[in-house]
Amino acid sequence: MNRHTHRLFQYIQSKTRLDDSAMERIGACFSCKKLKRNEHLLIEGNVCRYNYFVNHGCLRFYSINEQGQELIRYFAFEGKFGTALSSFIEEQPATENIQAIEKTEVLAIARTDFYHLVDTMSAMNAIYRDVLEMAYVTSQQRIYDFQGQPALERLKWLLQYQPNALTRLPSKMVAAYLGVTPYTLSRLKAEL
Amino acid sequence: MNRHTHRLFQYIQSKTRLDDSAMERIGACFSCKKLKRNEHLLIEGNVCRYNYFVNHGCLRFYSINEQGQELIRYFAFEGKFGTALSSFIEEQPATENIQAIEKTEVLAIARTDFYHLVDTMSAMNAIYRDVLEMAYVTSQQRIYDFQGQPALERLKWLLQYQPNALTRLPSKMVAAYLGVTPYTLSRLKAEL
DNA sequence: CCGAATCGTTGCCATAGAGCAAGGATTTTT
DNA sequence: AAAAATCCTTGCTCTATGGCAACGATTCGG
Repeated sequence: MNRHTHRLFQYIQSKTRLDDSAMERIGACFSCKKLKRNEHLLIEGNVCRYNYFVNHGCLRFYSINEQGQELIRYFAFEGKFGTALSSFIEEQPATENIQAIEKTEVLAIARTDFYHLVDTMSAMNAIYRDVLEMAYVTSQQRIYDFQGQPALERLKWLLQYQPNALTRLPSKMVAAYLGVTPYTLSRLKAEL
Repeated sequence: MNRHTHRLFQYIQSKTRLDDSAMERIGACFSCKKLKRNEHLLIEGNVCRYNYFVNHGCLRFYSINEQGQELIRYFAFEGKFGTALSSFIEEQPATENIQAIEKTEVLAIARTDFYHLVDTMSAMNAIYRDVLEMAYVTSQQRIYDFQGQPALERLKWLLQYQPNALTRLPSKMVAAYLGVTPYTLSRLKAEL
């Protein structure tokens, strides 16, 4: 029995209507996992076998480039899904890491269960399609919004679209997300 | 009757197996459209009603920011799909433009037909899912690859992953894709 | 609750890239 | 083929951002 699916069910109900037995069936596929601050869910080189739904807390998805720089592509706050998608899909070693920034609780669903739900429940199929479409659109929009914009503009963008980020996250992570050094970010914040 | 679906069928066969009648049914949904160099398929502010498959030639997907700068997020060469996805999905005015860079031929499928195929043919459902997953992964990878990289590194990245781009496209468009000015790109090419 | 570690800020200097202007090359139009 | 338009290159200058060092503030672990 799993008493942690409240927020997940809410998420699903917001996208579609499902009866209790269907919800039951979905809920049964997820297991709850608690993470301490800074604990890793995935380390580069391992296969990412789960898709995660954040109950509370926050995950960051980051990689380290050849210069040793940490780059963050995505923060998953509560109510969001996240996984190292290419690794999850192809069952290949991941090239990125997933880490809890705060004390975090996630619901995890294994790859097989996930695709089984998507392939057998049309509501889940629709939800997954929707999630992918939105994720892609958001991602392309971020490319437009960041391209050729000076760092101050990117910071304002973040302030507008993810105000959470600036209050809840350590500055160095915001910097790694914006693609500036912590020095520069610090100076820019003074200009706001 | 439509004799322009060769490359599209090839694309579909490479992802799944379908019998002739299914292919027929798919092909019937697409209409062929020829474009002159520089001709627009979509202008910002209009709803993007089609998903496009490029038979030959090349499309660019671009927007213009507040500073009047052109930003390119995607080049669709032959054998690729492309659309202004958020506009296509939600039937809202697009915030980007689609333009043929060379003389180009595309196959267009209307929104209703497209989602009808996706919802009624499981093979098309799987293909669309696959396309979205790949598109998202590629997009996130591009974010990682560009973030905090100097312009010369981004140019090398393009050279490696889309060598077409540098040979077939005018420099100013490569610059708009890389997020540098044409001046800078010109100087960087000298350093290669 | 204290010492150690990490993090954020700021002065200073170094560097990458922007932007203007002008000249040459290439392409398009007539 | 000539004229017009566009595009690419390059010198010069200027600005935004990077990077080091030092210091103060905050957080963490015992």
